Amino acid sequence: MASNIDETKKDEIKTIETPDQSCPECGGFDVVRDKAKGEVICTTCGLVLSDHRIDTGPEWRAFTSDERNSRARTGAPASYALHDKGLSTMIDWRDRDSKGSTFNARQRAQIYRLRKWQIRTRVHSSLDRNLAQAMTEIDRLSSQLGLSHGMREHAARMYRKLIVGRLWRSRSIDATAAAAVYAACRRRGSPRSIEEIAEHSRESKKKIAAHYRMLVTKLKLRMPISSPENYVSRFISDLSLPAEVQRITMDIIKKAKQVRNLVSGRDPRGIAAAAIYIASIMTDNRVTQRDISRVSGVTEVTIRNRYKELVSRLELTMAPAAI
DNA sequence: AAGACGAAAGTGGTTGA
DNA sequence: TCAACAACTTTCGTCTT
Repeated sequence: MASNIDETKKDEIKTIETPDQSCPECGGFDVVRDKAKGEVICTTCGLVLSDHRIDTGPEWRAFTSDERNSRARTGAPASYALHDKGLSTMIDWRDRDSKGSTFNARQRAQIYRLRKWQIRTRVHSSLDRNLAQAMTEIDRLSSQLGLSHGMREHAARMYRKLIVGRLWRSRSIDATAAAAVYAACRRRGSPRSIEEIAEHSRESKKKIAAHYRMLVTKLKLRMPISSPENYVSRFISDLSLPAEVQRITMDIIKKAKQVRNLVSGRDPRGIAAAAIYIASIMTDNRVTQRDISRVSGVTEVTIRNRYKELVSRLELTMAPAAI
């Protein structure tokens, strides 16, 4: 089967894995997992099957808790997304030793003291309290945005670096967590806009943006400028457009980037939206500006402006027959 | 009637003095 | 800190399909 996916896309999916499934849309078997973005994509029709389908659960099944206990070979994996990386030791509350016999009075008193101090030290340093709260927030945001596990870990790692490195004092935990999530998305080339993140956060878009800027400075990150291409596959799939449209959209964006002052300084979502609009007309898969506006989060007016610029500066012919 | 178009006024962020 | 500025939004009337 001839693959419709273009060359640049092929390069991106070097980390291909072939999940054991066919595409429910077109029935094709060219379903690949783009590990970097955590997306599973059908390369025939462009359908994004799922944004977050990494299953970290056990490969076995258990029907009773006894069965579960006997089959589990490890505890939970160490994770940056837990405040103590999931590695803390717990002192059991039962006053029994490993053989199950009860302690004498002296041992009981000792265990009581140990337990007390363990609890006091565990989540009690301000640093740990901060991390505990932040990790919960990062986790909450990520699951609401449908981000992959890798994305959460990435956000968590950046947050941890800020806090542990003492680069970050007395700032909003929620806003910083949101900023870390935003940064993780951008660094992994699967951008969500700040608006999307702010929608699920308690903090305002403005505050998240400010925290994001500080985060970038403090961690001395080199941020890839979010480029229109990164939004295309998501928008195309939200609009249920065929892969053909995606290919042409990418071509248009590629050409547009070579023209001065056409892409830079503009909202990449607007460029992506306009390019999709043009491609949809060229291939006779027309969608309305309103629909594109809805999935892309920019207004129809902006789509119109970008689209007029693109058509005139790139000298595109819009008739469907032209392709 | 829905969609596309465009003018005009308003908004929020960036930049440079 | 403030004004100038570009990009973008909101709103609304008009044209096209």
